[in-house]
Amino acid sequence: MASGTIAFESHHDHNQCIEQAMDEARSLCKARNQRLTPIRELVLKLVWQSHKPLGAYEILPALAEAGFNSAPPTVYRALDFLQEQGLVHRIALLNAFIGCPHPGKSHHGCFLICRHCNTAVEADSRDAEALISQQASKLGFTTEQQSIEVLGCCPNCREHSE
Amino acid sequence: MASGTIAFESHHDHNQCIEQAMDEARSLCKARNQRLTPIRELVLKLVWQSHKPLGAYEILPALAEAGFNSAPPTVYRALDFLQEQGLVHRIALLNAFIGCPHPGKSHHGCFLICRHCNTAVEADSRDAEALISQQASKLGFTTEQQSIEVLGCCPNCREHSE
DNA sequence: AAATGTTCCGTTATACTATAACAAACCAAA
DNA sequence: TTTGGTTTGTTATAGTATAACGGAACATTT
Repeated sequence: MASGTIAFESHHDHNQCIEQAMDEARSLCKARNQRLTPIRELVLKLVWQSHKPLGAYEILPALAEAGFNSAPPTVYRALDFLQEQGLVHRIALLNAFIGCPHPGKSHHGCFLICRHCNTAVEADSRDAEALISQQASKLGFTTEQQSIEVLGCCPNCREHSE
Repeated sequence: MASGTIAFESHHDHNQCIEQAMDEARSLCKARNQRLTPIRELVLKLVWQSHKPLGAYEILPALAEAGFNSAPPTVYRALDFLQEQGLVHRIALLNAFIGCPHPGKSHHGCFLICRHCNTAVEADSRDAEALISQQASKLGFTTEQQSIEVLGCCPNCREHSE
């Protein structure tokens, strides 16, 4: 569950996180022959700049500032693309989007969402997902995609409330 | 995982399901000193009459037919109440609501949602949830609530597509 | 370089989901 | 029967997401 450890550390160098994520995205898209256009790249960067999941409409003003058209379809198209490429995930409980810390690798991630600071962290959930798929198949149900989202209290907020 | 077995059986007596659920709801509310008003009762019945998760706006016309006011707040209030009482669950991936087959008991349920027929079934996920809570606590995260939703193909649809 | 087909973007409109706020009706208990 | 709390009616609006269509940009072939 190593992927989750970084984001709960409040003092890490997040700019480096972002740069690394952007580099990874660029090389992934190149390898797949997919076009990471300026809009898509900007949207990805904006999503990454926030540890908190970002709503689509929170992204629009920044697009406008950067001189792009900023109607909803623009940002939703970019987000759709980024999701298809596994670079961004949608958190259904929040109607919001967050960068994927390990795109490329097949991701079995769940989201740990803090109710107090809204931080969300992706954690590995391979074992739990396997368990669920297995249980589902006993009912004759074939699993194609899982969404595991956990609400609770992150270590930083717990500390500060004590 | 017995709770899941019924709904994937296409030929069960669903009227009986509904009646049982309504009886259970009535006695639960009575025991808790909560008021299962006509509107709330009707909304619960409507949700139960569908094996497919029902959107709030799909419920409104039926409320109107029954002579009630049918503005959105009416149905959302009823759904809020029913959720608080554990009689109904919201499925975040679908923005839709479905009756809980075992209210009262502490529910650790995940939803198996068929992409083809939209049927959704609540299945026990106690073990998976325990696993996730445990993993989360290793990151210092305290779990308060989990949402596990699975997309896939139900046994009926699988059969018909072969 | 021109033609062609495809992908991406701009734009307008609209659908879908959910809540705020306040007044009126209802109910239960003193 | 007054009082206080809960539920409902009503209007308005906030928030989330997509349809549809034309035009621009790009890649590929000729």
